Amino acid sequence: MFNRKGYAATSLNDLTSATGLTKGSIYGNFRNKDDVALAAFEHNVDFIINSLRENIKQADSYRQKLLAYPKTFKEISSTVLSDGGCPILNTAVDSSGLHSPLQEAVRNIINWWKKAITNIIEQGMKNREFSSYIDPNQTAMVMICLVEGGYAMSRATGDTAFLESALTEMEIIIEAL
Amino acid sequence: MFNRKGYAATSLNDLTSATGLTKGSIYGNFRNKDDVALAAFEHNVDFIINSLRENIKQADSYRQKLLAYPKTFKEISSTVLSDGGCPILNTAVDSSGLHSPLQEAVRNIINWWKKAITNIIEQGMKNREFSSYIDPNQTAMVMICLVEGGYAMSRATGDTAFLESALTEMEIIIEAL
Amino acid sequence: MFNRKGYAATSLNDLTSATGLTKGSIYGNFRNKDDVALAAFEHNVDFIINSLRENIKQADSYRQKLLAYPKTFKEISSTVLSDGGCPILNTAVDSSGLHSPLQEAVRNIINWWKKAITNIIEQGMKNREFSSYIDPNQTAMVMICLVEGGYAMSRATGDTAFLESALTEMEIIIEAL
Amino acid sequence: MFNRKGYAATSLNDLTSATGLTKGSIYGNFRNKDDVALAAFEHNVDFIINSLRENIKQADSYRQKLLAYPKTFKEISSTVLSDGGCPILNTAVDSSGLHSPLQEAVRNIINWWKKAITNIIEQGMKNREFSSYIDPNQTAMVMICLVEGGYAMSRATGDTAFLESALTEMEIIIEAL
DNA sequence: TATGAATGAGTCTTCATTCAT
DNA sequence: CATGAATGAAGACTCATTCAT
Repeated sequence: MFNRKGYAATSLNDLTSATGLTKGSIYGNFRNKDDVALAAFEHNVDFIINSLRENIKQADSYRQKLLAYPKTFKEISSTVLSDGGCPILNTAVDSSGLHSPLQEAVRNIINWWKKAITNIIEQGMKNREFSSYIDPNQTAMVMICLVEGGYAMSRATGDTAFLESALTEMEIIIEAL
Repeated sequence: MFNRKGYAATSLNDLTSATGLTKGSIYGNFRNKDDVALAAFEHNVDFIINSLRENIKQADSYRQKLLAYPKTFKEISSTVLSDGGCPILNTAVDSSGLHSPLQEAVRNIINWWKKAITNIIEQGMKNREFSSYIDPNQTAMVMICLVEGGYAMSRATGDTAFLESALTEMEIIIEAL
Repeated sequence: MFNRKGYAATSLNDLTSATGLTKGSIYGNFRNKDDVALAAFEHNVDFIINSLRENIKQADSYRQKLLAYPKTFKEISSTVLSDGGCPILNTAVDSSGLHSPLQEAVRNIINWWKKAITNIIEQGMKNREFSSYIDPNQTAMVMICLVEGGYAMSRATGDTAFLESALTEMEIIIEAL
Repeated sequence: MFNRKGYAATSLNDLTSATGLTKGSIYGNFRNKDDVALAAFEHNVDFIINSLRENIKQADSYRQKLLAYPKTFKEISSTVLSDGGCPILNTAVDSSGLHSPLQEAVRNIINWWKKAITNIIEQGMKNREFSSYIDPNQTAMVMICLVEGGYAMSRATGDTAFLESALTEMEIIIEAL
């Protein structure tokens, strides 16, 4: 609900009628709407992270680990798009400029994600799998921008080609490392 | 206001106190909140389009025309970021799934933009300035995803490096065409 | 407009778009909405009174003068019903309990009308055209209640039979005087 | 409130200050103003119907059953008039031309009422209590027009004589059946 | 712990009326 | 005289949150 409509546009009534819960029971388990949104965000992010983790685990080289990213995003794209788009992107836009715990959570996820990709690249460089002329940090940021930009544009236009093109570009970049 | 806080989170009171106008005068000039948001969106998009147009006009090759994109986005990045981020991205996320005129406008802008880039690339190919092995449509989409992803991530994290990396990647892609 | 929708439900915008006049020009000619409603009421009542007067004038006996009432109301019924119903009845209900000049005007019309009928009956009695056992005042009131009740019920149900039955009863009563 | 001032002229603030309820609690129990007005109308009509039913029950002939009508309306007239007049008449005028559920309810009540009177007359005719030259439907409509016209005119003028005359006429008609 | 009616501040929108042009 | 943009109070309705049961 939050992912589809955004924080402000999602009312407690939306939540009760979507979940079948009563207002009382929601407020018995969460301090306020903010906390519910935070939990929803974390739940949504967990789905993506778990999908990624599984594919990364199965990779047997650092290049394969990086390729797990576009692979995963292709696999989950239709699910994610029909559930309102990428929760990281959505929440980033929705909460930006608010100084809420939600924004803090988004910031943390993005930085953690960037770090995760950077680490893989650095290890791949140490291992001589990748060229030594690369800037790992910058490459990580480009990869993230491509996915998120792809989700945003595909969600907005209803045309999955944006995301597909972005993910293909991502693969090209990874192959060229 | 709409760009900073989003449609639902922006109240008429926000608008009156930000503009000094009265509610009555707003409703004398716009049919409803939707119409105000639409006008604001178009105003914001015009700023970007005009900035782009000026740089494109001065370009004397198709490659230079394409390079006008990252050039422009670098020039206006600090203004755009401090004004709430890219209005196209923000409004895309904010209005997605709403079937509002706003969503329609966003969709139109994105498709028009994609077409504009595609056209430049196609003309550059005809002119033998670019390789003939390129998919102009796909390249256009990658460029758009990079900018928008960059704006989203930089706005969310407060770290302009995301946008800068995305724009640098864009330049690399254009140089390699 | 006032007759169809009632005073409170008729807005100045309704009036401007129905008449093509501007708000300014309405307020240049009337002090306020009340005054417009009053003028509209008087205009509507004039139509009924003029219709009545013409038929009464042509009558050559007091019984014929009385019969001019049901005759007239039958003639104008379809016009009146499609224009929102009897303005006297409508305004009476709409303004009752308001202490407005409008209510005063309604009260005056009804009493003047009662008097007019009473006078005819009294003259008919003096003239030995009617029985001397009649209460002219009471008969006048019954006649008025029948018409107005008829208009109200026919307008509400969309069934003209109510008004027709009431007017037929009125004729029976007059014939029996 | 609705009966006294009419639907459009009665504001939610009128209702809150008259009842002591808050807006929130009204909207917790009714979907919208329409629904409140409908409930109020039904409540008001119930009072009249219950008053009628009691008197009709005690009648031991069909003529007595019919006479229960003017009897009841005389009994409740001062209450009804000081509460804003007959709710059926008021709501009929107020809602006519609106296509609201309220208008539908009024229409139903009037037709149901006409049917109820018609039935009594028809049974009285079968039972040889009434003449066989009567048109039951038409008589029912005349009776209804008389009461409602009476209430309208008495309420508008502040003169109960209108209603009294109408009810007396009703009795004369019933006695003559 | 769960309920759901109640709260009252807040939402968007329309109102009758005014006044500089 | 006519205009129509501006006013700000009031309109109906929804909100996140609370609390007695």
